[in-house]
Amino acid sequence: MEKTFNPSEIEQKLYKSWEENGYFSPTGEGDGYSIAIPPPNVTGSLHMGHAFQQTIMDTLIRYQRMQGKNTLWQTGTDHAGIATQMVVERKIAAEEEKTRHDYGREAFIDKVWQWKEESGGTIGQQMRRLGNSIDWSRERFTMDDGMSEAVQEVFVRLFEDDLIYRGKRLVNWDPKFHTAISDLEVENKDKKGHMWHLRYPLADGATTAEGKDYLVVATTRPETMLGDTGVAVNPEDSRYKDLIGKHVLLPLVNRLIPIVADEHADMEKGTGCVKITPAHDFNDNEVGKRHSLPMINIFDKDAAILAQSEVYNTNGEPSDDYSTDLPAEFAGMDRFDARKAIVAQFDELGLLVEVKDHDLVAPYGDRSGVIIEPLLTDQWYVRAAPLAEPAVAAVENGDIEFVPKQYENMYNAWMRDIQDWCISRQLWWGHRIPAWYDENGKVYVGRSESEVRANNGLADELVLKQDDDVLDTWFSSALWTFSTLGWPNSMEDLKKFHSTDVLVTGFDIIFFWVARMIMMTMHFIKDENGKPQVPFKKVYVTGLIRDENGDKMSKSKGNVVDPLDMIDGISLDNLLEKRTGNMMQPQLAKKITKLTKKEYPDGIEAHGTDALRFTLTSVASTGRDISWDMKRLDGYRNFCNKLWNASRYVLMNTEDQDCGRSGEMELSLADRWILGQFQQTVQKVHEAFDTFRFDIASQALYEFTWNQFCDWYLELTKPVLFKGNEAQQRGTRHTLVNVLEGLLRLMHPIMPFITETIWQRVQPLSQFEKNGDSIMTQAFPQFDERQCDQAAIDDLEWVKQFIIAIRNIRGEMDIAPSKPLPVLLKNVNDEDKRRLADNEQFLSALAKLESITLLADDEEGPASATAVIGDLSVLIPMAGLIDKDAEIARLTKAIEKLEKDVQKVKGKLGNENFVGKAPAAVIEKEKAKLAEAESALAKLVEQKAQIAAL
RNA sequence: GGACGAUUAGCUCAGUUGGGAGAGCACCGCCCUUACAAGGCGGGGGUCACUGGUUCAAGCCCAGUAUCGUCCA
Repeated sequence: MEKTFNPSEIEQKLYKSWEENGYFSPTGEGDGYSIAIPPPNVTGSLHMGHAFQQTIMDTLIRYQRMQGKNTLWQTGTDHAGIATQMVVERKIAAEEEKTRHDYGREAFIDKVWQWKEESGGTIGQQMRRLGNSIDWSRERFTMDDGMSEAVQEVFVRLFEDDLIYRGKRLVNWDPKFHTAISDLEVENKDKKGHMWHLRYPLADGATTAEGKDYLVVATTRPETMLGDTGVAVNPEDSRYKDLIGKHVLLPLVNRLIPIVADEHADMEKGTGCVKITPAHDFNDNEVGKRHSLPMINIFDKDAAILAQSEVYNTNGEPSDDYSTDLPAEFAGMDRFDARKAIVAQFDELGLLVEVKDHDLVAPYGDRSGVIIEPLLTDQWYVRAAPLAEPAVAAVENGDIEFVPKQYENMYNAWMRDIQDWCISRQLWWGHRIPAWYDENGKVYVGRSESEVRANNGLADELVLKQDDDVLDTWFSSALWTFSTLGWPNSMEDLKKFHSTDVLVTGFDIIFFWVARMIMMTMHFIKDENGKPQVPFKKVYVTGLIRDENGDKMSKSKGNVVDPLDMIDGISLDNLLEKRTGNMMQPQLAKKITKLTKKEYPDGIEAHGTDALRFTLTSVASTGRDISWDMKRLDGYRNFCNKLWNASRYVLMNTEDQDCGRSGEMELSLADRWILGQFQQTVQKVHEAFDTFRFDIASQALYEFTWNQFCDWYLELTKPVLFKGNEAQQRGTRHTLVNVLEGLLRLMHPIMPFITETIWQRVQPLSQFEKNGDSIMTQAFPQFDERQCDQAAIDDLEWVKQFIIAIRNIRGEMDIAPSKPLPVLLKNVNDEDKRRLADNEQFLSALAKLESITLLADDEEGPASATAVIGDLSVLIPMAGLIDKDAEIARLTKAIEKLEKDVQKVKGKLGNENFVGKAPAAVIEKEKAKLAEAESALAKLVEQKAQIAAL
């Protein structure tokens, strides 16, 4: 073996052989255990969140596979409507200077498919680098034929069940992408803006209580006044009470609009008068409905002012309540230019009262980055409330369990006042809505045009036109767990692997995806008793990985770290190129360059996949945010190297030697001890995996490997291997090999590559029979209480304390580790004597002792540095080695510490209340503590006096 | 404004029916000891945000305050 672990040499080769050998596919034996991956966006590339969640999924899958389960990790990608369409549009713009309209719908979709074939596999290749044991043969894409069929089937059935409807409603319109988006895709951001106070003249000579012939409305969006159809005042507001039912004459358009009484108008805010624009504001829309105000749409699809407005009644039907005329000078103006122009006109007319600075919250499209415009359009909706009911119940009754539990609150809160889900998108790339219209606009829904014709008795010559819109990508993602398993055509896999066992995901998509999956799955998938099936039994919600400053990683901030760069390493230059090349906002490049140079002056070193995975599991605690810490990754790379070298040591001492497969074998105290420690680690890891505490599992593995196995056990094997007899050596070799072999299996789910590599060489030396040629297919270690030898643990604990005591004196007194020391012992009881006799070799070797001498009880002994272990005093003669003052200082420090302890415990035991009310066990513990501290204290005090007297 | 979460060592974080404050990294000292300098051995370092309460006992339970964060309006 090489002296240093080199991950790049082993990883890709191993993965390839695993995949080729079909180890990732279900074995067909054992109980089913399945996980459906949250399908990454097909345009996406691997980011830290993926790496994090997928490492956890793979750890679970590998663990369960080794436990004998019939495991399936189902993967795939989603078609990401807007994102993919955008990618291809940019591509044809850059390469051919064409728009999608130059291509036309069908040709453009072909182009997208072509792109998908060429580039859609990127993330899959990246996922392989993580070591994910995914059954690639079952990889799915949400636009696949089978999945499209599922989508269509679901749409039709929901429509038939009256759970899908079409309506003209206010939606979040993205003026850049020309599509509706769901409220979840809207990001509300704080923004500095203005509040304009505008004067609206009262009609018919009416006046306010103060005798004014106008009202002043306050608005943050003056340009929408062109669509005003009312002014609201609070019904309790004495200033305006008498005006309710009267009218104002809307400036610029000379529209007569009513003054209505509505709670929405806040007396405390602004002037107390609010303009009502039902077609361009969600709140106003509600007000409009309450008072039957018409809706006037003034924007086109770019959110520019129309030449002629569109007037609808409250039900969304065209209406002639008002003229459609708008002032010609604004026609075609963008909304923000129109704002300036309209405010200027108000100013000119003397109707602008004042402009105030105002903090407001503006809605932005999370992909386009532009301000979302509420717009009246025809859209398809899923009626969410009836679907939500069983979905809420499933979580309530425990059929679905969130881990950590607190996320159930988040889920419930959202489900309680769930809004209908707008599922239509004005895009080309996606599942076309299976609805057809006749010439009168009557809508027919069906699986195909011919089915529609047949079901509705429509003549062949009747012209039908399919809806142009496609479905929200999340609509197909919501069917993920069952559509990937063959629904609606094949039920075989569904029976084996559905419900899936656990969903691993971030809390940020609980609403987008988790909730919707639960609703859809429970509506469509029933078990043999007709009981709705849940998509997954558990939802393990991970935290979000942030950068080292706690900021969310994002491309525009330039703080994204590619997991592959942590695995392979990257130079500063390449990292800069990656972060600043091909940017949406090139003006940020300078800032990002500076930040990157500061954070990674030498780029990023290679760490290997196992180190990355171990880091990820070790930060997977219950918190909501995880600040990424490159130092931790370094630490776990070192850990890999440590494991590598420990294995080297084991192999150097066992390969080509008798490791106890035959012949007499004697186990040392250290052997018996490490076997017990290993069993306890096995138990901890099981428990941690079963409760999704991957941090605890990692911690247990790290602690055992480094602090027990390497620091103590390997050192303790040296005296045996160098000086022991045949049987002893055989026993120790046997233990070395078998503990390491078990440890590798125990670690394998988290660190697949390094464990496989070492295991291939260690396994043949072990006592166990192989099950197949890979560590992947071996049995996971099971806790075996028979190997826990408490006496061995106690004895070795004593040995450790003895050695540490000597090392401590050595360290504090600056005595070279190479200098052998004579040791004198006082107050040696029978147990100490036994332990000494049994372990003299260990003590001498690890503490580097020259001699061990027992003093008689009445023997004074020379001036010495002292340590205390229970009743035993360990003395190292100072002569020529130890400075008097230094030893006095050391003792003083130790004495002070003990005195503090004694004081504290005495106080407790002196408290009647404590003695009277605390459990007996606690009191006993305190008493023992006191006795021990007092005894040690007395010995050290005596020792100090003796030295001081010299 | 509402809801939730966080606040523990210089940094990043654990801390499970309330019972001796922990880890990794960083820091200080010694050491190329035949697995490993990506290492070994030893060491220092915390008013557990603050205030009050419950309790024999509070990092942990309760109430409030402050700061930060996320989501919603």
